[in-house]
Amino acid sequence: MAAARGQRGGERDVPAAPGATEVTMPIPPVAETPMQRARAIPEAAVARLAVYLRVLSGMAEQGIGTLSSEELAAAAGVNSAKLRKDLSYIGSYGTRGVGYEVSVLVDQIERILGLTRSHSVAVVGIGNLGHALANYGGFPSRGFPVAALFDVDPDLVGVPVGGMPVSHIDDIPKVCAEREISIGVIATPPAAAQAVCDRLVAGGVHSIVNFAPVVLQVPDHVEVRKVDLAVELQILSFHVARRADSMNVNSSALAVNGSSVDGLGVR
Amino acid sequence: MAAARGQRGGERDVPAAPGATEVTMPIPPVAETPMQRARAIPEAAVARLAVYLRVLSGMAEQGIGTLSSEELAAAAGVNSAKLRKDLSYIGSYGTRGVGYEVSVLVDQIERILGLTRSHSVAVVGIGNLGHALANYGGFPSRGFPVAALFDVDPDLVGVPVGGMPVSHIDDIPKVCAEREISIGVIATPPAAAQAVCDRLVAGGVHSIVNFAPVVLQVPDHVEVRKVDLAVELQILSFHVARRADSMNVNSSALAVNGSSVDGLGVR
DNA sequence: GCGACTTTGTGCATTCATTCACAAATGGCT
DNA sequence: AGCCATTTGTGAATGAATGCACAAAGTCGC
Repeated sequence: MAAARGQRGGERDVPAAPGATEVTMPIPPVAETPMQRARAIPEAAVARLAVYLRVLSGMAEQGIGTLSSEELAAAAGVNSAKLRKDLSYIGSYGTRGVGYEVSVLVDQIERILGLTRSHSVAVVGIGNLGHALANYGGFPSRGFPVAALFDVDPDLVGVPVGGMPVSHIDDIPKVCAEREISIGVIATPPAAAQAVCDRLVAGGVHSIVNFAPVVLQVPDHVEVRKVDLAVELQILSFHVARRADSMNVNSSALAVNGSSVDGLGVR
Repeated sequence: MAAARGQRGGERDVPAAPGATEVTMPIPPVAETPMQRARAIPEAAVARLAVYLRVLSGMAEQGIGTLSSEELAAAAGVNSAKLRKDLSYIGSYGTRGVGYEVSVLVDQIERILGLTRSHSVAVVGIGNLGHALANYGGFPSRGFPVAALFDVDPDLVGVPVGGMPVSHIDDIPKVCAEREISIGVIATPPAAAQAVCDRLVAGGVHSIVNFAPVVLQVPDHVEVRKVDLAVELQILSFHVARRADSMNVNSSALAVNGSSVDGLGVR
């Protein structure tokens, strides 16, 4: 999924550290885990909630006040049952026979995703991609202010990019701690990524988005999401190849059941 | 993330060829599909194979000739059982007691992913991100030559970027068809994405990577993979929030029960 | 050629995710 | 008030992905 997606798009593992809040109830009588942190929302659902949120924001701008699960699902490219289940994880905010109120859903999803408070972002590696990210107008929606930029190149240090001066990567730990960076974005060449990652972690960053094509090694309490163009292309390549193969096979009299080889909701 | 898969072939994962292993087929129901190669390989595994491939390439460059599933798994950030299962989908190329030969795995994974032939890529939207993509040295590994660039801006049309002149988006269908583009990369502002997507499809493109924060509507035979920074950030935000919440909640055993307005929990 | 040791490949149990399908609500109409 | 047409919310069924644990298959030393 990636993964997302998911990636799934991206694909993530490592649910989180074990210990901590896990109250392992050996013999749950009849009552379900009562005070336990209410149902964890499935990882896959969280990713989709972010998508619903964007679609809903667009709806709001168009002045749409209410919609049904069917409509929202179509706009988000998922089926309506899945959408309703996803929404049910965050509570029960619909009206039977009517649908959902856009503004209510927006508020609730924002609350669940923790978007009610802002998360400072640091971008490391101010090359082509880094530039693109630094200038990403107000950064994806608001709520994620770019509060630091880093690069190795001494000529870049001090130069403002998108209104923020670039610092040297050696200062990552110090600057991140000072500015309370909560998310680090790695946009460096692969060779530098792990070192940069280590410095971010040293600076107290617990969440990282990695654009560099390398597998980062991080301590358990740090969460990494990778965005990897090469992988995306190769996945597409795989499907192209498979499609071609199955056609050849088909032509050789092996009429496999089902007509089109393609699946459903490609979104 | 999740892209469509459709393949509904002969379920059972028959080892196929060698040693005619006991056919655990108690009931002789529907005819099996003796497909040559296309063994259904799980979507999630495909994504990881691409990662293994990259790690293996690195290994090869370092002169490593052989390694165990344990070693490769560690380098790829997955557990070894999963890695072995993933590899088993593409065949049986390891040697028990020894491990895998790097070059063999590289070849086999490339074959499965369809990397033995090249796939021409078109990048649409030559802004910051588009520039970054167009210059992405030889594009992710080889095998994905950038064969076309597009933008709306008349001032950009004709200008070479990364050695390739930019064409106008109105020419997408024509140019894509001519140059046999097989993968389209959308790096435009969200408002333009759907129109661009439609043109790509009109040009015969069946695979698309979408960097624009919109849900694309495409016909069934087109596969879209989305790369969405905003979603990634929001997923991280969710986990940060949840982490913080679970700490607070523990201290105050507040009823999660209630109607639906429980403060922190989720649900 | 034999036994000790290593590592693969996979059946099975488990967990996570998707989809179905229907009772429970709700608004509108008569 | 009562009925009808809608649409939600969710148990239960189905399907996909993960991880365990172990037999099978191989190497190495003697």
